[in-house]
Amino acid sequence: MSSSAASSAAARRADDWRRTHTCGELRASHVGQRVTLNGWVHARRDHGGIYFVDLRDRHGITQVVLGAQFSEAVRLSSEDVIAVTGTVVARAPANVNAERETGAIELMAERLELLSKAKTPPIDVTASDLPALETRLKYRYLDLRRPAMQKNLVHRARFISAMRAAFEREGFIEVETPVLTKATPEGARDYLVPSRVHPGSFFALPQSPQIFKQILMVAGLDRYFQVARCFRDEDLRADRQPDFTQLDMEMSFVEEEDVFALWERVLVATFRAALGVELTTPFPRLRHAEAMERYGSDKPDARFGLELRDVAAWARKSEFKVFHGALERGGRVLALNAGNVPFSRKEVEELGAIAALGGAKGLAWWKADVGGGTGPLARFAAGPLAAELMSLLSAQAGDLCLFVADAQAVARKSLNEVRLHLRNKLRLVDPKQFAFRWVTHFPLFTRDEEGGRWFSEHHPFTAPEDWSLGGAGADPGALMSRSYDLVMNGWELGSGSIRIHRPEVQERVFEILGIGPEERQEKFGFLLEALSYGAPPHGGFALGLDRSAALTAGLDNIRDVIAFPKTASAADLMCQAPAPVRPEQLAEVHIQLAGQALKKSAP
RNA sequence: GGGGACGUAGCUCAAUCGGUUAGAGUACCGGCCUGUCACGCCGGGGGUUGCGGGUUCGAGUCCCGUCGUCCUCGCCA
Repeated sequence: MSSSAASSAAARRADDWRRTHTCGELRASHVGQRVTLNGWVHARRDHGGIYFVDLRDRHGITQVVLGAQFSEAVRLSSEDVIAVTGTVVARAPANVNAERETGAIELMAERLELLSKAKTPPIDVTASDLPALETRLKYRYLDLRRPAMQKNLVHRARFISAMRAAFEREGFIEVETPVLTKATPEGARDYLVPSRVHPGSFFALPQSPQIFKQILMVAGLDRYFQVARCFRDEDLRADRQPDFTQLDMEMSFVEEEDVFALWERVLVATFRAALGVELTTPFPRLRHAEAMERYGSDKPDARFGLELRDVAAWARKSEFKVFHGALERGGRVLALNAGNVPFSRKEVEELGAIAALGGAKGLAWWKADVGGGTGPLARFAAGPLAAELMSLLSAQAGDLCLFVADAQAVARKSLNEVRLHLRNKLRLVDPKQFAFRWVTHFPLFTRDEEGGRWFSEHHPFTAPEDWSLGGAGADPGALMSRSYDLVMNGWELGSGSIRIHRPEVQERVFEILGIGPEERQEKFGFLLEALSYGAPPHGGFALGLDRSAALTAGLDNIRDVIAFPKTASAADLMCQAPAPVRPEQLAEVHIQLAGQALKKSAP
């Protein structure tokens, strides 16, 4: 914008307040030019007789110098919006600000116009320390003025833009799918929207465009993608918002390796364009069972070792009753070697509290040594047992080894917590390293805790490894799925699967899930019918863009890459959503409040 | 729904064991200052200690309830 505006500068009226340049672009090469800048008053320095203003816009900060003739300048306050016309001048060498890109020059003001007055802001845009998140969310427009937040949003935009370009190069067609759609029976809670035209009926907001994208494959679109907003009415976390964004895609006539290779090309291109980072492909693949066994997690941080080891065989030989008890109850004895860490007794005991997060009742520790070592486990590691345990855990003398004996799920989860805690405490990882892993071979179904009905581990449209589903009477729990996750540095970045394209297989899966013929017809009749008109084998994937943008920006909370995020109770503090509505509005959509809702609604 | 942490000036925080008129920095307002860039100096205003109740001679501080924020477990196909 600046070049064309500047070139027409000769034609400008003298009182034209509109900018000729941004606040980030003036350099020594502009010295002598008459320019106009628009922006916010970032900081002021009044020296009586001479007055400095740091003028800020998204592009940068330029120092404006106002002479004694600008008596009105002293009434400027932070965050006022002004227009300044003047001449770009070189600073004396002693006055150059090397910290700032525009620091070699300054704008000698000749004309000053106040475009908009600002009240004293509740957020100091210039400060390095942050106000409470509550304040930041309420005055989000001020929070977003902070250069750090603008950097985050620009980063997100570049990341998505690069990814979109990559998909277009790969021949993918961007298709929008409805936001007002139909409730799904499984998975997360749906956000519902009442229908005015159809009394008593409701739309649901999509948890993902899953069914639509499969139908686009049936329709022959071949390669679809979309930057898709998804909605799930579940409780929030630092990495979870109720409305979030995915790069959603689907492709026809493919198997797993085609999807992996495509995404590896897309991610290589995206990281190169948006971050200047060269990723190494192919990303290592990890079976779900192996991930759980080595890391105790299905989304491992593979940037460091400290892997879990099974020490059951050793435990049986030892005299430690706690270990024996766990094994007798069908549990596991798992361990990890933290290495030679200089932990105090107190620090070691703190690890027990970390392990408890995963449900472990205790965390046994042992400072390894062939002579028997030290710690609570030392007296059970006498003689040859010490050397044997050291060998099992690849331990050197002095290494701290940690043990959990419990049910498999508890032992894994607890040691995973310990492992991640050690990562942070010992700074074991490089935040700039991106360790991608494809996690494959998930079970197709899992059972609820009571051992009652089966649930899809991924979703009910996921293809089984064996199209026959093991035949009649087979154990659903033994079936393998063709779903996959992409994990990076301990975060699940996305997931996908090869889908079921045969209606009879889809029917059988619904049957196992306990979705009867009537419900099947009502909820998915259209999908089953679509599959019956010639469906190509297809599969796809969806990448969480909020998480991806946050991780690549080095942030651990996705709110910092979302312009208008919600609080932990799913509220928008700026616009005060959700909010009660007028009774007439409710009547229009055939809704009557009851119970608690009635008490809390507007008067 | 459960657990933990927090809520004091516009903002960030302090306030000993329950005890004088709740302080500081910053921001804001007024004054001074011609080379600052976290400018500096002088002065000033600013408080329902989230809200409600209780204990006490006395509550920012202790107790109960409630609202809000964050993290987390459950939950999130």
